[in-house]
Amino acid sequence: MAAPTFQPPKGTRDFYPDSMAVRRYIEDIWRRVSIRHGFVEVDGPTFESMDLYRVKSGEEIVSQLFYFVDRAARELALRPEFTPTLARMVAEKAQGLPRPIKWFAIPRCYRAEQPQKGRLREFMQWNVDFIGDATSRSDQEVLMLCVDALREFGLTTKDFRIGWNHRELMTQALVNTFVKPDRIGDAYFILDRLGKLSAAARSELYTQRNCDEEERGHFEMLADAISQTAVAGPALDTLMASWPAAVRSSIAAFEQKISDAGMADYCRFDIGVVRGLAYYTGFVFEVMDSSGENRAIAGGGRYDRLIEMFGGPALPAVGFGMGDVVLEIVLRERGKLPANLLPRPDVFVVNALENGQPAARLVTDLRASRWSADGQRIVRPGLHVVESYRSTKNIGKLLQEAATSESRLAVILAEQEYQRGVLKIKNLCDRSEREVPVSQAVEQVHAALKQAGPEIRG
RNA sequence: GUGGAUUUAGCUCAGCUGGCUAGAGCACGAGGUUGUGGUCCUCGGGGUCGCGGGUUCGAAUCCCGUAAUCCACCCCA
Repeated sequence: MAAPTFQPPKGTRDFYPDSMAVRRYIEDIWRRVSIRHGFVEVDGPTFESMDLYRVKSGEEIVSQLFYFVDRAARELALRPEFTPTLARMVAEKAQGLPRPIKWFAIPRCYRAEQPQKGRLREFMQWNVDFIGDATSRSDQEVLMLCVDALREFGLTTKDFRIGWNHRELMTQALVNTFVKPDRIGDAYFILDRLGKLSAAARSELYTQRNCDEEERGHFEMLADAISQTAVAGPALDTLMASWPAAVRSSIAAFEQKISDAGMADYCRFDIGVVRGLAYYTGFVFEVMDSSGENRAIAGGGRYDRLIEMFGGPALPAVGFGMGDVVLEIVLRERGKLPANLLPRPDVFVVNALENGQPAARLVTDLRASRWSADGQRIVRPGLHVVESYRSTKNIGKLLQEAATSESRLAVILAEQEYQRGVLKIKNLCDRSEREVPVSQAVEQVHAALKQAGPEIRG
């Protein structure tokens, strides 16, 4: 009977060494930048009670979950996002947690959707949440963290743009101009799509949502202020002139905060940023790549009712999520992903001695860290050391292998020198080499590494 | 859930309208060189031609089904 062949399940990825290194690179930057901004890492279960996801989501979204029933008939689902877990965790411990709560997580998430560019069924999603501060200060902080991370990846104003809006202010503006309060949901539905549709498609959308002539006229004006044409700026100015003064000054105030934080070049007020679902209550934002070809790199905003929805106290919150799939595509397209992210060995031990013991001993010594006498700190770090698993003693062949491994140094153990109690340390970048006593090998290797090539391959 | 394209060696692909044991380049391994490198030369391992049916004397090639991938629609937390 022939063995069956297997493929990874639809929409999942295997992480071979190269792609695993890319994933680690991305996660390391997310983690490093989060910590730098004073956030601490959390995580939760990869699956939760189905009911947790029913709290704030519609049927459409629940139908996109990986759903299963355990042997005790409990309904469970793989997490499609981290926010419900986070809200549950905060709600449970809210009384005892120091505030504000600044948490981040890098969970693996699952959605049973049709895979396409930038969207898979299993992905990593960086989640950042700032809970317990109702002011725009936390909005600004969260936005700042997002920008800082994108810059850490090497992205610039040429590569991405952040559009921001404010649900509350936008509602006021719309209601004060033309939208009837009971039509606000429809208005957001339309606003969310205006920027992506042609005039004909917009017209069809208006019909579908039962817009009268007056509404159509207003929405067309909104559409002009969204599309990134020459008229967008003036159109937005004209539009805003009809908004309440309080709304305009609030927008100006936040614009000032963005400017104060040095983010003015990255962010712009954009009435087209609505962020789909209803739970956002104030500030919202979305990171788009400049080409406009990809889906959003990240998105988030304020959801002050969130913790209450999951049974906790009333706690204001703001946060965002960034997935690894779109980010990696953008980094690749922009040439911002280093070609080879695998760790580069410090030393390749070339053993041309018949007796394997000296080389084995050297490898062990180089890999071992040396600790202070009290064992409390590392005096000398252990090195990343590799060697050949081939039987040949041909130094040329072994050096070729050392070069292929992109090691920074080679240490050559060969009969002639070894008889004299020395070995050779070779710098694989400039090809220089020198003899050192075997007894000082470890110290000399550390010294040589200071002048050796870079630690990353690039 | 819907539509289009695709699937041949580890990778990138050839294989015309069906015809002898299925090919190339790169990569990998061994040797040429029992002491100094990414070049070169020789040799070598590797493929149920996505999978399952069907048509045919004969299928990688034609037909049907199915899975996956890519792209788009729906949706997008």
